[in-house]
Amino acid sequence: MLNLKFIQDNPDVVIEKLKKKNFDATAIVESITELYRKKNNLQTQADQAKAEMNKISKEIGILFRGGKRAEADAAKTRTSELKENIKQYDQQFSEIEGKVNELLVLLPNLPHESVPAGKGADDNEVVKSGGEMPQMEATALPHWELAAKYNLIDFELGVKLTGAGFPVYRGKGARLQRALINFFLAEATKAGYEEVQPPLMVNEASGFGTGQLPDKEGQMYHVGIDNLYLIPTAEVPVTNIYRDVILEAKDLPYKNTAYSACFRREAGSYGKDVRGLNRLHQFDKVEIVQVAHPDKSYEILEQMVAHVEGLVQKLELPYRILRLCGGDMSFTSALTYDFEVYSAAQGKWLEVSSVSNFEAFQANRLKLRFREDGSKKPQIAHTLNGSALALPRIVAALLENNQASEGIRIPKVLVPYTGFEMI
RNA sequence: GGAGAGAUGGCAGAGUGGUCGAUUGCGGCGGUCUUGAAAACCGUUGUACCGAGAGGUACCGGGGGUUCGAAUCCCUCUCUCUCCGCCA
Repeated sequence: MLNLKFIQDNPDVVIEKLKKKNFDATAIVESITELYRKKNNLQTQADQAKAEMNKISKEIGILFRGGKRAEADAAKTRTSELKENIKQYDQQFSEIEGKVNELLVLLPNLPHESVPAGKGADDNEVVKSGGEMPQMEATALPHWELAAKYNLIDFELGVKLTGAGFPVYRGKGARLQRALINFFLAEATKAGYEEVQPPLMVNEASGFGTGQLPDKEGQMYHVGIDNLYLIPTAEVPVTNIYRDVILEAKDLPYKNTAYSACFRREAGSYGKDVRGLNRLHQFDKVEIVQVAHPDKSYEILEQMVAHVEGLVQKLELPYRILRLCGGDMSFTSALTYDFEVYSAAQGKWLEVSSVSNFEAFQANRLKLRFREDGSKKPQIAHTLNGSALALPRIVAALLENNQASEGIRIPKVLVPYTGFEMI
């Protein structure tokens, strides 16, 4: 959520910057600025009326205690009109405030200056590539066939138990999952992130805080009987740790990492790139989250990108880093880097991480603030997060890229975690 | 699932209709004292909005009501805790 005062003071900046996200904010911004003015006028009037009312009430109290009942009763007659006015002011005020809030949540975050213009995935900017592209035999198998051949993942069994997109990992497949989770958590811990194990369901307030609600409601599984949502990413519970808190500037940044299962309905995305592990309803992910000082958040974003890059390098996967264009960025992000690894048998780049700076957008919703040393007024902090990493597509690339006639090779760095070198 | 209790400032915990935005203690910050620290003592210490400022308004879980006036009374919702039952 953008800052209301900022919109009021810089309506043109908001409209101009959002063009890069292919979002025409003109009508919304104009409505907001107009309502804002009305709101302030109403507040001034209401406050004045309330001040007078308070004064009279106090006087009546004093009269009563002094035993001057008649004078007190006389004073009461003046209050009924005031009371009616206050009621009307308050009613109009909350009506307008409600409208402003409805409009505010419609505005996406402003993109950072470095965000390239563009409509979609084709316009993303490749900022870096690394790793060696594997040479594949023509007989190379896609991961879903390898998974079946070595009995690593049973997609059909998942369909029986739950439905499409809920695979069952077994044997060395399950061990590989656990090894990756432990490896990613160990690396994050080494990098100074405190590990947390969050709930896998969140309430509405948390969903709103990080921006999933109200606009992406359809992407989350909803447990209606208790009105809870299955988390689409650990970002939601972990970032919400800091909802409604005021931190000390000297304690920034706060760094957390969490492993969690992630649940996504993926409504409307059937039929494309959904084979095997490419797109699932439930998957595992290790997430990193930071709460940062606004002056430091872009520096920290680069550090987080470097951390993720270290992971794909250690896994010996060919990768590239993209700076997302305005049209491909999420609603909440100011700047996003995506990581893709090359899955050789499919001949496809697969997104395995998304690292974003949300600046004050989430923090504003979360009321996540910090106080500068010696300063009285709290200010809004910045939040960032990134996948480090999402498992399924990493597994897909590992299986495909490392296949050989004698089996599938496990990257050296993972062997202490898997306990085996080959599948 | 059954029964009961409760929700007040960073925390603990008073306050049951009127100078209560809220006693007090702890914690935090500033100071006195000290070579330094501790102790002791003194002071200070919520957030948001409106306003150039002076200042004003709102907030005692959420919403509504009674009243000139509500943290305090009434209604309602949510949440938390305790005990019993069930159970990893």
